Amino acid sequence: MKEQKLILNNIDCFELDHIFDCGQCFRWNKQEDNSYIGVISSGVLRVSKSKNNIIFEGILDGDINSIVYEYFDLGTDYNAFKAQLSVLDNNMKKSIEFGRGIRILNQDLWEMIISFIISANNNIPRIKGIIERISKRVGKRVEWNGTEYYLFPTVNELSQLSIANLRELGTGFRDKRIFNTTQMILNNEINLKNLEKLDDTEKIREELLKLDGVGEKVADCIMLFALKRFDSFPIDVWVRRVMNTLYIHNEDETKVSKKDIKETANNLFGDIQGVAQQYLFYWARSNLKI
DNA sequence: ATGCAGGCGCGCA
DNA sequence: TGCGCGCCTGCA
Repeated sequence: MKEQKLILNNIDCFELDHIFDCGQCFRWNKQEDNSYIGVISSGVLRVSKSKNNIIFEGILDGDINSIVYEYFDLGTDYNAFKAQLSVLDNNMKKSIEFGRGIRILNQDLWEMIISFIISANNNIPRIKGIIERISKRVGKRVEWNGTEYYLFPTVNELSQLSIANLRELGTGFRDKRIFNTTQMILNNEINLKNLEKLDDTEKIREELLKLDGVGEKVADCIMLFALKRFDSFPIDVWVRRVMNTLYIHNEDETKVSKKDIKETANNLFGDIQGVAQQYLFYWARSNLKI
């Protein structure tokens, strides 16, 4: 690992708050100077903005140029997505304006699998705490600017923890799910390298659903945030809320089925419904608070 | 203080 | 296949 720095200018659609607070990541923390520091699979990274410049600096394994390009999805034209979605209706247009700087990060598959198993029936601060404690317990330690950070553990590292260990770290009833899934991947019952090569989204979903603790919603999150499947549409309470409020208009929100939501999303947003989901989720979390 | 939070797995029709 | 229910835990 080595210290590196990169400054990019005139990057479209790149707002730190939007990117890091639209529900896709758990290991980025806002600093007092409004920059963000995050632990990613290749190391520790700080991102800050000043005028038209975006400054990336950190201690990384690999070349910062390619890491940043990949991780922040810089090869994708989000203006094209916005143009395609904003003509649909004014609600979508409003959501896009609100979350105009959103980008879908390209995060590590293994980390996303475990992180979203932890997310089940849980809240964000607690999810972040659990991931942090797990990483501190068995992840690789990295020191940068006098502060200690811990990488998300590898499959081997996480397999050192027993179900009881996981429970001690606050995972609750998810302890067995994390343990079982780690074993399945460790034993190559599910091969993550092969999974990354598959191009059929439904085949990937089928494989992911074999993992303990991975249901429809978690599978959708994994595919969207680690495998760039923009045609997946994770439905959580906020997405259900916003989809009903804006499009379905059922008097009893709890009666809106996932199938209805999926069909509505598919008809409206097609193969970029995952991108639409991010704009809607981010907008809903700030504007539909109860 | 009960309910709730980015669901899942189970049992039952 | 489609439902209802219980579940660790911390926080308001």
